[in-house]
Amino acid sequence: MPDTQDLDRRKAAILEAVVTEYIGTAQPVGSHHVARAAGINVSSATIRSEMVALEREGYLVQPHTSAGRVPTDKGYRFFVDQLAEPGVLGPAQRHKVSRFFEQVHGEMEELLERTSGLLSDLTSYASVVVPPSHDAAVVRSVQLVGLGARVALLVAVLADGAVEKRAIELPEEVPDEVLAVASGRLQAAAQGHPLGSVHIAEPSGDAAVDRVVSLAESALGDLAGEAHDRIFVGGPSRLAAAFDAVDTVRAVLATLEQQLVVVSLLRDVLERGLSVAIGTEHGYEPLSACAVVVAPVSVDGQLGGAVGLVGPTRMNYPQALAAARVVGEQLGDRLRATLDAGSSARPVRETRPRRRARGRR
Amino acid sequence: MPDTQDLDRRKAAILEAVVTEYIGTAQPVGSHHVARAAGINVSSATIRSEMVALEREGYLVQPHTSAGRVPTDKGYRFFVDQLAEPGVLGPAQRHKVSRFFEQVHGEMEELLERTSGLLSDLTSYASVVVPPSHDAAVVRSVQLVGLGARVALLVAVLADGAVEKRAIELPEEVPDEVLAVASGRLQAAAQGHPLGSVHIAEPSGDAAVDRVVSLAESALGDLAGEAHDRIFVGGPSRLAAAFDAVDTVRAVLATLEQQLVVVSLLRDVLERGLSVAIGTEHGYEPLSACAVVVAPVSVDGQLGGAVGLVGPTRMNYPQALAAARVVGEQLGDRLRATLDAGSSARPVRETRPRRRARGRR
DNA sequence: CTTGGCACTCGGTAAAATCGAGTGCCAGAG
DNA sequence: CTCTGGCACTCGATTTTACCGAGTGCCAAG
Repeated sequence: MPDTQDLDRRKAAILEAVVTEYIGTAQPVGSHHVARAAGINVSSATIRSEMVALEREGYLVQPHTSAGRVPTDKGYRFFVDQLAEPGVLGPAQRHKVSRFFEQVHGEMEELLERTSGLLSDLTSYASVVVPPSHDAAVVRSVQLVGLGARVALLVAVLADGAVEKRAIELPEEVPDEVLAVASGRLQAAAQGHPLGSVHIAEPSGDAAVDRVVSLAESALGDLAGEAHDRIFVGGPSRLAAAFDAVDTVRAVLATLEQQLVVVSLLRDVLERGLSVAIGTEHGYEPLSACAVVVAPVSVDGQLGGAVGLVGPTRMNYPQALAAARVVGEQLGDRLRATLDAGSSARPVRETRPRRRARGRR
Repeated sequence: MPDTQDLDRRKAAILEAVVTEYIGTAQPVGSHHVARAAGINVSSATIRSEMVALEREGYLVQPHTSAGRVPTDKGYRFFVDQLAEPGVLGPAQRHKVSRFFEQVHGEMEELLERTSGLLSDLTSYASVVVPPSHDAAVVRSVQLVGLGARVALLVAVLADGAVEKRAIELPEEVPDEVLAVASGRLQAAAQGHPLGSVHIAEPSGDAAVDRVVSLAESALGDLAGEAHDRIFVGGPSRLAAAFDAVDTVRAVLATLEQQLVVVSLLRDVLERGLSVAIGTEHGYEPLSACAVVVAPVSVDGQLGGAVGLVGPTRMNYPQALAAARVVGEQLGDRLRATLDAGSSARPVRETRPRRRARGRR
């Protein structure tokens, strides 16, 4: 157990015991239980006085006088930052993950959907997968398809298996022939280039075509810049199992339904350099009963996407962190592997570099 | 109030009163409350004896002696079939629907996603949208994109704004050039034809190409035959509000996560000619506390899709039925409107035919 | 057949009693 | 000064008891 900064060794050990026990039982933890815990060799009386201190410092609370202690958000935070063992997946879980990524193939949307299912399965918490932007993905094909009189659909197929589409509102009625020409010009300009760096060379001479092309070009830019327009939520029913107050369940589910909120939540957390947001740390009131574990999904160092887990604050942090990290990494690798497949020179597939990101906080 | 087949007028009126009251209050209904209800002009004593009969016949139950009565599934069923007023949407809701369908545009997936949100908003129940098959939709474009060494992605863009994709496992490594040729042949054979009736004319002479094409063709057939591969669930958090037992919530959510189950549930219900399945009528045990309201989404008479609502058995059936029907119809109309847009001759857009399907049961 | 009256039931709520895990404090030992 | 065992005390959870009243079934009179 490492020496810690704001808590002496014994207090830390006690805090750890309380958190561990509480995570397991969901019952307030009394001094006796702590005394019985491994690595604690003092009497319950001593522990009591230490607990008073821990409570004064904000790491623990009593639900009421003469009850055991429960960790506060601050308590969990200390646990996560200073105490928790790095956490590894069990062999069964590890196997599940590797088999999953061996076996899954091809299409992006399905990959992401199933990844979120995997993550939720591994941990029994609700999971969220936010795909990275397609900025660097090579365009295989772009086309415009007319829908209504003044609506066209822009469809881009990327080398990583993603198919992105966006409806474009046309300012005027555009004949199919014009769309076809515009589509061709787009295709010529985009194919083989990363989505983020598509530029149309020069005007065609036909004003109508050019208007459409420029609209489509900016839509393409949107596709590149924005995150994928969809997030993937896995196992929401796990939430119902994790909380017993039906109100809490409702509030959390309602929040997860708002994709934008979830995306910015994860982004915020990552930007603050955290991998866990506990209780109110993220500032989203309806999720104050939850902890959110986040791991980045980076493709070639370019971060963008994220995977997340949402559970009660008394979640199994080591396991959740391990699962999120592993799945995030693997997903990133997977996306990178297919990113530029199909560009003229197929790159050598190196044996996956196991960059073991082991840095706390 | 119509004369009924198995229940005399008065019993029916009493049953109706019980159901209505119970739907509103979720409390067992006593004879006094019924006596006070509109249209009932007998004393509570009379009602009591009638209720005994209704209970013997299985329309009502007492949670315990000396409590009021609660409708059974059979009771709800009678209510829905014989008693409930047709049910209309309020002007505000009606307005919401029409504004929604005016304003939404273009892309299929978003349309469906938002439709399920709409339905859930209108009713405060969880909603399900199962899109119809694309059988009749005209193909605008088909292509094959190479992903991994032996995986290709088949992408079809349909005139109705849908983009369907499917990964194809190739039996052997296929060079990009072959894929391109195959892609071209597919495109030539499919473009302008309904997805369901694409046939490749004749072999190309190149065996490798032909193998790929035939794989792709059968994949295309799958896309046409199967329902859309995704269903859209709206407002699952509403379920948490509708039930107070957290276990029930979990079970129902878990069921809704299994897309296949939901699809066949809706299909079963529709095939039996019902628009409501109450409690155990559908045979899916975890949903025995729920009622499921279903309305077909038919495009040009060709049925296929469905919209559904999932709520507690004590749901507001008239309103739910009305909402599901209207949204189902409108969605069908919308899909039909764009179905063949873009085929050589754009059809005249008739003012939407308000075929008012008013047939009970 | 209907109805008012009446005795009876029984779940839900409230008040009272009990239990026990857990606390804070303290005096004595190390 | 720290640790520990002992002890009185607290207070939520659980059980017990009491009570209320909505609601029932039955019946005799209209």
